[in-house]
Amino acid sequence: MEKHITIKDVARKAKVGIATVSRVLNNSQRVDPETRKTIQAVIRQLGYRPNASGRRLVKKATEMVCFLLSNREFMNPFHSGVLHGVERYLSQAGHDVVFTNLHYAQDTAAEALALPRIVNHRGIADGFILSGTNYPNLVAAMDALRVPYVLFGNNLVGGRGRRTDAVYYDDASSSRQLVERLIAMGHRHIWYLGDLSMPWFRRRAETYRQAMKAHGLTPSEYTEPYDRDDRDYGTSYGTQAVNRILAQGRPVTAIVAGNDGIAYGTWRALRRAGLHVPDDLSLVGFDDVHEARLTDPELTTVHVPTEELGQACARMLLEKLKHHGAPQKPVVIGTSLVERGSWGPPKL
Amino acid sequence: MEKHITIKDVARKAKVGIATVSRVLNNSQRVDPETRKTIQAVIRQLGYRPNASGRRLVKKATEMVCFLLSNREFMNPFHSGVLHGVERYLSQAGHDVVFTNLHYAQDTAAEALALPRIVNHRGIADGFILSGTNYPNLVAAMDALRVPYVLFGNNLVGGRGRRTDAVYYDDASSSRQLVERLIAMGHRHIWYLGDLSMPWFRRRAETYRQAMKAHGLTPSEYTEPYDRDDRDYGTSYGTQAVNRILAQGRPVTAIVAGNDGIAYGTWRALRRAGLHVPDDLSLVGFDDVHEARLTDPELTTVHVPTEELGQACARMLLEKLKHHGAPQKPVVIGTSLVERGSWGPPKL
DNA sequence: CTGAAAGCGCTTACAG
DNA sequence: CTGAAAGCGCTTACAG
Repeated sequence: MEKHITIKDVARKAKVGIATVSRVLNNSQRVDPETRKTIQAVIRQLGYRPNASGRRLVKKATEMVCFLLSNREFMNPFHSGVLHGVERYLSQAGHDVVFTNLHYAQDTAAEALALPRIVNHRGIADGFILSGTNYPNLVAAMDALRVPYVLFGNNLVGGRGRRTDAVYYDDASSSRQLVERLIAMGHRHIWYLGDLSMPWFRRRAETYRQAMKAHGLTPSEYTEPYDRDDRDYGTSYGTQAVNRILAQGRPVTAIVAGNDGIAYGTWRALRRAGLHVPDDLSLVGFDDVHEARLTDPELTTVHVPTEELGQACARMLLEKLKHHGAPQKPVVIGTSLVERGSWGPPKL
Repeated sequence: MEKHITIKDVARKAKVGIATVSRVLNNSQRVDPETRKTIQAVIRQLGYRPNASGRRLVKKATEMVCFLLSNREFMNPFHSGVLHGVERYLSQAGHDVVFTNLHYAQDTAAEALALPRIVNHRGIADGFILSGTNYPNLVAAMDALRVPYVLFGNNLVGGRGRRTDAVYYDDASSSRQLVERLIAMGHRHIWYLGDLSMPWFRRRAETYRQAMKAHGLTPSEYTEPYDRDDRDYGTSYGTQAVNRILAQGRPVTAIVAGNDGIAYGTWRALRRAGLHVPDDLSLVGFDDVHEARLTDPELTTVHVPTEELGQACARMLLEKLKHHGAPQKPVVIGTSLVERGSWGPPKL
């Protein structure tokens, strides 16, 4: 590749000063229409790409935001929805979004974290949206570097209560509704399936327990650790859980799966065992992603408005950036129960 | 947020020149161990983040590569695998990967394309890997700007033959094998399901036709246009196709689905119709993604080594970058037939 | 081993 | 409307 073309080359060829070229590049101030046209032609002809570094050194903002997905092997449908919402909101606001994967151990000291250039260096992205599964050490590292960020609060491990600069969805009320509806239908043997080490599963389990106890019922839980490398979003976990429960011959008329992937695996294992949903067993999931529509009948689940979550994160980040990093009040997004065909009264 | 901390602040506080700070930042040359320690302490204490723009203005490389996914609503499992391979290879080579979504119309003139800053500006990413569904106008625009890129060739619409700077997977031989194995099993009424406007579906359809004709059989195809906004990766397309075929009462003993999503939808529709795979009908997919393992029995399909594809793209791009943008010879990655339970001899 | 200085490619008052 | 010049925050010969 030849020498790179700079603003000087454009200026020389257009017989103007570099300041004028810069002005047409930025549509700033008035430039003689004729001159503008000439310059634009030269830019096109030369295939000139302005060097972002030069510009960013002067203007402090890059108008680029980074969506930082942590500790996820693959983009899953849930975070994919959040990212989509972020992109929608930000592009409409004139910002570009860039997505980066990050893997780190929760027990690495904050100072020892190997962070990518985009967070370690100023001037690449203006701010960050932390998604995926996050731990306090990353948050501490970001704080120490004073990197502006907003996080998706439900996935922060070890956080208690609601913190600033975070967007949450309310999983408690819908989870509770799910269980209470099952109880109201007459179910007594309701199982919960989901690993307790992940905060979202833990909260759902707690809500389940409370609802059960409130009605004088005994909780039954399958909470073996979830395989962190599990690329199938819980499917095999659900299958394994059901097989275990059925093998033990424990009574069960309804299953509350920690997420839709687990529910899918559950449904498949039941079907193989010759059990029909919802005639023999009721089954509900959580998240309302792709998998919820793959079962037959489709899954009753809790719809989490991922796009809205993304939009809220983006809005909050822009607000934070506008106010020089001032802490933003937490935002909570509601969820809703989506009633489909996978539940019904228990078999007598 | 206060004034930003620069290298000067660090130098002042550490009582050294900025050149020395720069040296410890870059581990370059020898620096007195004591001085180094002091400077590192100050850097940490101040929470100093070097400004990437300053550095990039001097050093031409950013060591950041952009994975540009075009015209896809959501990250699908296929491209997610490719991205994963790209990340693996590049991180091991000391580069960071950043992912960007791009949506554009195929009929927009190359010059009129609204490109994100990351491609329009020099100095953000060193090079690009084009994935998703791509059209000639984007390629032309990248060429005009002399942006270094490598593309995932199978998804380039309208490209004929193999071009330089592209990585391909060989779908023809495995597709043919699939059909020929079905024929060898005794199948005569084999259907192909898949939209012809997408190049990968088209190539699979052609291979299918050739194989059928080579054995004196008449091809039967369902090729209604695929809904481009289809977020379910073909599931509903497959369901609809099968329902249509069954409603018409056309003879069918085996179905070759354009991808695993379509195969999943096909399987579901068959199951609902009371037909069992593979006893009543054989079913095969393509891609070997998540969906291939969700059916019961699991799908016989063609494994496309997405990770390898990603790695090959990354390797090629680095090579291209090293040689100042010199065109790289195309690379073709093999695919393999994955025999699982979804096929067998036709019912008599 | 270390510092002063030039220079990377831009933008933006400032002066005209 | 336009250009010369300063300056953004770095890195890297160069000289010591």
